[in-house]
Amino acid sequence: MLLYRPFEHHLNIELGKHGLYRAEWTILYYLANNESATLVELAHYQRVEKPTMTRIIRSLEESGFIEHIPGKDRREKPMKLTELGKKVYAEVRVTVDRFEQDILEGISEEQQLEAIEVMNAIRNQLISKESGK
Amino acid sequence: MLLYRPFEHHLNIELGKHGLYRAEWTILYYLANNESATLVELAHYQRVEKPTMTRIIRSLEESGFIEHIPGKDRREKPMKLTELGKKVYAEVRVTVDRFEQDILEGISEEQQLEAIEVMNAIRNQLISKESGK
DNA sequence: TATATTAGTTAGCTTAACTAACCATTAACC
DNA sequence: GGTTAATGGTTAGTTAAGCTAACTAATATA
Repeated sequence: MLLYRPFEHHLNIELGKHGLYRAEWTILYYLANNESATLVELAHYQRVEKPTMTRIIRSLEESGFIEHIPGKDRREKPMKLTELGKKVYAEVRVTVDRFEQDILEGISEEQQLEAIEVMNAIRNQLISKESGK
Repeated sequence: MLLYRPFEHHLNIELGKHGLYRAEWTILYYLANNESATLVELAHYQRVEKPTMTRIIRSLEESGFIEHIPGKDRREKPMKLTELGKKVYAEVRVTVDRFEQDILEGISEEQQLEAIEVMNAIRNQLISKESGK
């Protein structure tokens, strides 16, 4: 908690240089690694409700970073990165990589991996708590 | 980031049972461990701006959980827990402790401590980045 | 075929942050 | 010692990012 506030603050500053919000960046990230995804899939990934994702997607669409491709199921709205989206992602990636490298300075890779493992374990615990209700 | 969302969500549910918000809980926590603190001190601790803290404090004051004690410097407004505040803190503490124990199940103490250490290191890096500008 | 489920949207609300501009009080400087 | 700086706090107004409730359109199921 004490970590998250300054972390988000700095990340937002980095992203702000590219005119992006944190919530948008996360979606670009997902689509850069998954080719295409529907709104529900993205909402589930981010653990937010559908209306929240509707808004994020609309904003990214208006910026021309993502577009929807037609699918079989006409209810669904699968989204993918546009060429512009891919370009911007790559650019921001550089900034974010440098930022991450910066804040992880002096922490051994081993320690990093272990910390990530712990966090994943907690996350899974939290999520299973949710569905187990 | 992927951890924080579900974590905050669940913590908010736990706190909601006591009619508290996360931001308020953090201040109760600080005052339970520090006797008294001014608005600026609390804002610095939480890494938020003064107006944000003004609002949180007002809400806690209206709930009767904290009160301000007069100090020498008449600009300052040192706050401390009321008897009610202490009581509520102790109660919520129990819920939050159980919650934490729950999500840390199956993670060795050693791993927990190391993860905390890593997070503190990152936090310090972030904060020093701030002041070093 | 009628009903239930799923995908997504709209409308309206809330929390928790921010900046800019301000007042009161104390500290610092010639 | 009086003017100017800095510090502590508040008010007003804005924003991002989430939520629920209620809805439409399309597909699945009984």
